[in-house]
Amino acid sequence: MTSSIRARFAPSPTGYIHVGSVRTALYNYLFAKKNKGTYVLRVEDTDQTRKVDGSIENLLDVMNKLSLASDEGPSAQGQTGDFGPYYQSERLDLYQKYIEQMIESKKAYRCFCSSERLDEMRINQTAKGLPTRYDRKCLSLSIEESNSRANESHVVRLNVPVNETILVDDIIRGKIQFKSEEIDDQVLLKSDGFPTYHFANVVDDHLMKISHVIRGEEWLLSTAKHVLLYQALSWETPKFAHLPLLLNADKSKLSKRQGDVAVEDFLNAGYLEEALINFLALLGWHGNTDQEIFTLDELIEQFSLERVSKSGAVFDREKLDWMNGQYLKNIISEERYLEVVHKALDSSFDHSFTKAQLDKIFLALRSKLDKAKDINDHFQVFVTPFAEFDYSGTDIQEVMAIESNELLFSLFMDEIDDAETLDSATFKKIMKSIQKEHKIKGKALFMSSRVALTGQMHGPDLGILADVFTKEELIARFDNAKLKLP
RNA sequence: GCUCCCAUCGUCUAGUGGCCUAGGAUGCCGCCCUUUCACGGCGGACACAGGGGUUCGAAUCCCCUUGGGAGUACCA
Repeated sequence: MTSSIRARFAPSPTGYIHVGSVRTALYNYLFAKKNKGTYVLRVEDTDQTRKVDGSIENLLDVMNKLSLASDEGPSAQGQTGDFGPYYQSERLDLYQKYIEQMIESKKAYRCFCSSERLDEMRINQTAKGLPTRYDRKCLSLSIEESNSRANESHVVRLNVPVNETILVDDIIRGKIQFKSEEIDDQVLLKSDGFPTYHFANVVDDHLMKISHVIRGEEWLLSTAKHVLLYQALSWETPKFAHLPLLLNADKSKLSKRQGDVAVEDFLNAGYLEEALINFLALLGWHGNTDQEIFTLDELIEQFSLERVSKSGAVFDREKLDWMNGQYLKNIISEERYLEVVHKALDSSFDHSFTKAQLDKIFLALRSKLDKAKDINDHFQVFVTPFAEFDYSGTDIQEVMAIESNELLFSLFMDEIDDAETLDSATFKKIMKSIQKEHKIKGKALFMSSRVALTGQMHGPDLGILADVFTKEELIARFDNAKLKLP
């Protein structure tokens, strides 16, 4: 942390954490780390009505899990950093101070209009096809009147200058111009004494010496207001970078209605933190090679805002699954894999396997999983009693109709019974010998035994069954299959 | 409606005037491996929204059209 680069992630504590927020946090984090700067976390809790208890704890917890802990701001150990407090609700006096300064310099003014009047005004404007904007009624109030009514309920609005062009210079999008006529006199201070996002955000970014504001594209339009605010307070504007939106499959802004959007949901569904990060990093950013699998350190190393794309990115769950699968089966260690899968196994399964047996089963199933929770589908075959096997499927019927089955199953039963110990190696040996001595081979050997033992056409290598089931159980299964023969 | 942003395979994207008969990944299809499935390997189909310019030359620059998105609160 030696450079003056300071980026921030500024969520509001309204409950769950949207994956889009995580992407924004990630880019801020990567940018700060890449430039040896500081990554700040600030809580934008200026809307008292939307506050949800426990959101901050949850946020901190999730960010920690994702390895995106901040350098400054709230943490499990309290607030750290020299620019606190990092909760906007604890900075009210600061906002008050600058609001007064702005009223005094006429850059802002008190507005006493009722919300009823405002609503009515808007309805009329919409009816006439006009843009909905405040009509500036209270701007004409004299200083004296405004001051004398200061204890009445009111808001404070930005006095947008007339006939000016506001220039927003965005790192990702270039220069964007706005005419001041098109900008509404934004409320800066609400009647409950809390600042709006726009005001608090500008004051804090300045006071916290934020050098780069990296946030979602939904803020691009209001950036004009922010620039006006910086000018009104004679502050230098930070650099802006507006990130492309994360989209639903239908290209609308990624929302809850069309599937999970909370990181917690993905984590609970058995997605790995590093896979999620990797996937999110690639939604809107691309390095200058074809590399697709990145560690966090590699992302830091290669990240740059210049390589962030402009257009929105559809959150493609199929590719997420693929990427998570890459991590699950090829990238993470065996220990980590086992740990994750054990945790994902549904506790409602009724089984008596030992930890070591479960480990074996999970390892045998590893190549089949895209996410940890998938284990529950594949584990089913290990807990379904043979009495419940369903041989009615056409494919299975076909296999069951193979002539050599009766002999095959009897041979298996005898051989297994004769075996001293039973494990995958002996099971394989038994198969080999049957193949050799009785010329039962191919489908007639492998598929028949598979169907007899699992009631399924597909599944893991059969050897694993010999590893985790008793001789009696396997014999019983062959016996059962024999009875079900057509 | 108004303002602003965006536009390469279904999706994520490479491409910054000649290297592009447009590359990678995912998904889909096929083959191989495997006497199952999966993994893995190999191969295939699939895109520069349209129209005008500029230029010797345009996916790349400009304009228009079309399409998509976002914002338009005393929410962030």
